[in-house]
Amino acid sequence: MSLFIYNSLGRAKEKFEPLYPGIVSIYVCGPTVYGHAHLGHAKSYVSFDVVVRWLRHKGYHVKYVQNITDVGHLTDDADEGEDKISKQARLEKTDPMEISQFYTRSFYEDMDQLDVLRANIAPAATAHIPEQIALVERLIKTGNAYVVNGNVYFSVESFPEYGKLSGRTDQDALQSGIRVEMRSEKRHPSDFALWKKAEEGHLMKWNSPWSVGYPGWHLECSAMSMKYLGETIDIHGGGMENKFPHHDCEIAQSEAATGKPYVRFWMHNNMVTVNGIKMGKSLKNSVNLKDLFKECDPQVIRFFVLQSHYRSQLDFSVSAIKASTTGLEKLRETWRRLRDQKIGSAEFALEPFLQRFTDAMDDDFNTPVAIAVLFDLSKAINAALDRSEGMSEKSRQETHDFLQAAGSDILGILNHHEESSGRDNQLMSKRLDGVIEILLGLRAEARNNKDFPLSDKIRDRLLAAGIEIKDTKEGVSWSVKSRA
RNA sequence: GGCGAAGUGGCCGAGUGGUUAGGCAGAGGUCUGCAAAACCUUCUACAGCGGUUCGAGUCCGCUCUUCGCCUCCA
Repeated sequence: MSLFIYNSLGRAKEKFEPLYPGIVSIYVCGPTVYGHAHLGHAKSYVSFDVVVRWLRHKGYHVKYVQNITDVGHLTDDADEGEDKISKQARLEKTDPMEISQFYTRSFYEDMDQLDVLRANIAPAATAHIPEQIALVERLIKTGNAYVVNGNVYFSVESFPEYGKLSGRTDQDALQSGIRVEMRSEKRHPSDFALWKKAEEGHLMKWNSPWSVGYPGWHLECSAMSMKYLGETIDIHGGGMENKFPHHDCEIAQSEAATGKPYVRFWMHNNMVTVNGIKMGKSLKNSVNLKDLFKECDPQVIRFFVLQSHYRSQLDFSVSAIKASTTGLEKLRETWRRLRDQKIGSAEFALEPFLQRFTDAMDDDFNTPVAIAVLFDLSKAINAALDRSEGMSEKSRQETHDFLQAAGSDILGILNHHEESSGRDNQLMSKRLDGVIEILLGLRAEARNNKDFPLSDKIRDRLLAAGIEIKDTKEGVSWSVKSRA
């Protein structure tokens, strides 16, 4: 079966074929680095991480670009207001460069926790000012942009398809009666800034043919996408709230400049809500990832995100996270059990699960269904292992490999954090093994003597220390409990 | 007002015409010294009203409600 992707541009699922066979170019709008990442970032970047992982799994060579916005994103999209980075610098009494560096590092720390793989290229807007200026020059030349008082604006009337992504195509109708339009130097109220002249005291500014100033927010994505991926790319991803105006502006300025389609597949992920209300900075209900990670395992957050579809809203609550924690632990248990199990004789029919998993992922990255398949598989594996015939070595290996591929490599929800590598860790874990063996030996003695209060005490205290003991038919097993 | 999405069982969350989604929680059972884990069985659904159809959470219309964008936001 082939991969189908929901294309926001046609509002339908379309069969995906890359422009150049075997190679996929994908650009995802990155964060504006003026604050710590929140759960919304987690949903977005985990979702696209899985998109990239699945494409790679299918054998494509994926070139993944995700920008860092460190200039030009104003606190108001009507081309007024303050630069977000500058504002934060003012609030923190430091300079913009330190702000963007600090929060970029913070962003990657959190993404690493979530096992979000780094993009191949992570270009910063401030490092691509010449490219952005060149694009503006090109747009002036094609007659799509004009200069007023050192500012450069894109003329939406010069690009009749403006608004085709969001469905806002009648600019005059949109403008009439919304707000009292202040006298503006723009030719049309919907025109957007490509280059802004820096005001007195503005720190982030560069020389340009028009003024000492800075680029408009929408410009960076077009310039960097074209630079690293070409004038037409396969996939452009981002949050739904950026459809308009951000992505419509990108389309306008890119296609006006090149005369070619800018993006073949637009993918938009939905929002995170808290108690049914959108999470937003202004609402002061955003869930900071660093705070969240203190309370729960980042991998649970990843699992929680993937349990809903990327185009659905995801409602955050403590009880939902708790349910995910327990659910994920179930999969981990099977995963561990499969690894430690003694070899039996029965064959296991893996194929149907593999097929269902593939179908789910090929159907617009339906991770909730893919995860449901893993739960069904988990149940089947446990049932098989409970039987006296057990599972043959070949079957055990096959199922193990599949869980490794599906759960670990693709979804990234069954990882190997428990068996952290590194010499020190290995040494420590060897010592831990030894210590626990001693305790288990003492407990076994107690149980032989029917001294159950003592054996239960050992078990309870180990559990309190994060080590869980289970008495199985195969003997006593133990595992390191993840954080709740 | 314009553009768009959605209303599924106690909670989360899939499902675009006909067979059990799945997870969590609940109930009963098997196993166990007891637990834990696992397995088996099981109870709660498709906002409302019409329509199309042999048959509709699933298509159409209307009503109600919620959410997103149009202002910062992944």
